[in-house]
Amino acid sequence: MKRKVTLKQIAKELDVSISTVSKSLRNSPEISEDTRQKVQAFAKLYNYRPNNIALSLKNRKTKTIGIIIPEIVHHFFATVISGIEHVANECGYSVIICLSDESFDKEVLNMEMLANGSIDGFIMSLSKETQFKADFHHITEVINQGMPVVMFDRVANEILCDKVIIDDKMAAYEAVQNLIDHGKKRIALVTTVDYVSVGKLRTDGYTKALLDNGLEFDEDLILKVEDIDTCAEKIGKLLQDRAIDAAFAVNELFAVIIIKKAGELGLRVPDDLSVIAFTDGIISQYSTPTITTVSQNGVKMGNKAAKMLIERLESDEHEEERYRTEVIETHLIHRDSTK
Amino acid sequence: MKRKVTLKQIAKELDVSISTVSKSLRNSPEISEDTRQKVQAFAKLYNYRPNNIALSLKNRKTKTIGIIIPEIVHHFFATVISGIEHVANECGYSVIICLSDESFDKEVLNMEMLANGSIDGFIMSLSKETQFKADFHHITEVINQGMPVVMFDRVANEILCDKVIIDDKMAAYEAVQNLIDHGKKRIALVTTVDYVSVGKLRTDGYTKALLDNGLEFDEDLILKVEDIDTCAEKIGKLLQDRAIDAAFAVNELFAVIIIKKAGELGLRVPDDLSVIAFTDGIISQYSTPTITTVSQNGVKMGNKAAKMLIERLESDEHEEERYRTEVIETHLIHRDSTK
DNA sequence: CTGAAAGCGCTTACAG
DNA sequence: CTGAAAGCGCTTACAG
Repeated sequence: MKRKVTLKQIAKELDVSISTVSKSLRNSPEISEDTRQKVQAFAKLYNYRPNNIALSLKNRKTKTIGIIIPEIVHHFFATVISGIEHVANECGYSVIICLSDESFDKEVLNMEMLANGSIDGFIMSLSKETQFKADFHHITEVINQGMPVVMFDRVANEILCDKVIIDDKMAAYEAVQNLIDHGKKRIALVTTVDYVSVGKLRTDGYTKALLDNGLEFDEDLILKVEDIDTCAEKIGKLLQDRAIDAAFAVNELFAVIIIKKAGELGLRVPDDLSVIAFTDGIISQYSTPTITTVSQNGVKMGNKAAKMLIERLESDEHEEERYRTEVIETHLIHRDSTK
Repeated sequence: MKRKVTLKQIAKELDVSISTVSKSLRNSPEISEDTRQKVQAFAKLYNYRPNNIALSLKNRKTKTIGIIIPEIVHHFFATVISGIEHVANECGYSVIICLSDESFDKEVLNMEMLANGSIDGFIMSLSKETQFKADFHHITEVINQGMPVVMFDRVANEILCDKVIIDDKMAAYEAVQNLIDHGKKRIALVTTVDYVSVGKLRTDGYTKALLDNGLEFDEDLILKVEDIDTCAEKIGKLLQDRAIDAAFAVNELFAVIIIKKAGELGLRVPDDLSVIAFTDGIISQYSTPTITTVSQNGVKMGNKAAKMLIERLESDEHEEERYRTEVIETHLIHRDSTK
């Protein structure tokens, strides 16, 4: 077992000072060609690599990005991470990931843990509980300490920082408009509870589309799912009671459950019932029928978020503090659940 | 903007030495009740937190685990990470994730990057390319430097380290045996190329099950998929030409494609064709029909891997160097793609 | 051209 | 009871 070699050891071995070794390895012109060669050869032989932690302490930057998301076993979030990771890696950054599990406390704990020097900046999406409590002190605190934060998807307007989002309301509007254009009149909405920011926005888009088209807005056609485990039953009731001809779901899981329930009730998709879902994921592509979705390009969101963060990290600290909100475009991907 | 406060600043402010501040905060009995109180109050007021990087350098341990996996947009891997993260967090560790993108070079680069002090140990699963090249020098090197490594799922026998796997061969055997028990005689296998360790093992299990049951082993019933994008066509041909009554797929993606293709060819699942897949993921649960799978509990694998790593990190370094291979149990989850 | 010193932020054995 | 010193592994302004 040959432990990693340090500058100190090389210096001792070569009988020069640590400074000389350090400078040689960094190709400082201060050092004679001769010593430089000697040191470099030795370092290579012993496979010397500078210790990241020491560098981080010295430079006061870690070259790592902290990511805090609600969960990782979730196609959209996995996709965003993948997008972040690629840009980060290209720029020489590592990525450290913490999961809040939709819990406020875990989110706070994780942020505090990472904020104590472990990372240079955050990329995050709020937990449900945080959105519910609307308590963002942990985030503003970090920002106040001068650590940049980029929020994506589930963001909060109250927080002043860079953001990457899609236009949830508009995208929902367009999806519903598409259903209306195809002659649908009774369009159900299966959404989340209102405190989830993106759920609320999508609900707004749905409502606006109905109103703009002079369609009746019927509260009874809206199902706000609180608990994913028991939603199948409620969706079944919705389909049964309400004589609907289309359904718009704010995520693909709701959509596939709608389709399953429709099947059980003898409704054919898309003939009797058209279905459009938000968030293009693996389920939409492989369910039967495949599901028409609003693409929400997680990779792009991740890329953008990483770029924004790194830009801020590498710009001259105190330049203009103007925060940007980047809107990633979406579009409808037509598949077999609509005609 | 109030920057993070350091011991030095507190010391200056309170006009005591840095040592005294440090000891006070750690409740050292060396320090008088009085100063201790004063320092602690002040620290609390300024919300002092020790700098992780400085601690890491001092303690020569980072309390973070490096994870290297082929990709993250993949239900199984996401699941494992989730399992690792939870145990890690409970034990006060963070988790830093790098993706190899199935590339040998990226895997090597990422390992080198993390091995230079950023982490205390690795949890990893090999990239396809690494398995193909069978070049593991980057891993043995890290191990030789005294950094513990735990491999999971795609492991290599050549590497001496802790491992977490399932019994791929046995699980495949049981799945195929189940098909045979239900009277299936011509069972197709859709698998990966042989260099993917788990693909090979599952293929072995399939083969053994056939032979043990005195069934004909027909090479033509085996499809080794190289490229996921073009496999649909080949699967179609397999279904068409071979008059098969069951199919065993080494992952759920292959399985759902089989089912889709079967549908196009007018074959009913499970009546005309039974399908079993490896790896229980989101697709299996929501495809139509739902898919019978071999559960491969990623969360459990992650938990176990994290526990093994942390145990090794926290045990007295040079205790017996006996490496363990932990086998996570699997079982068949019966759904609608089999009778 | 080389090296001693200071410093990044912390801890701890030791001296006083 | 308090503080100076050494050290974790590195870099760099400065002296020689």
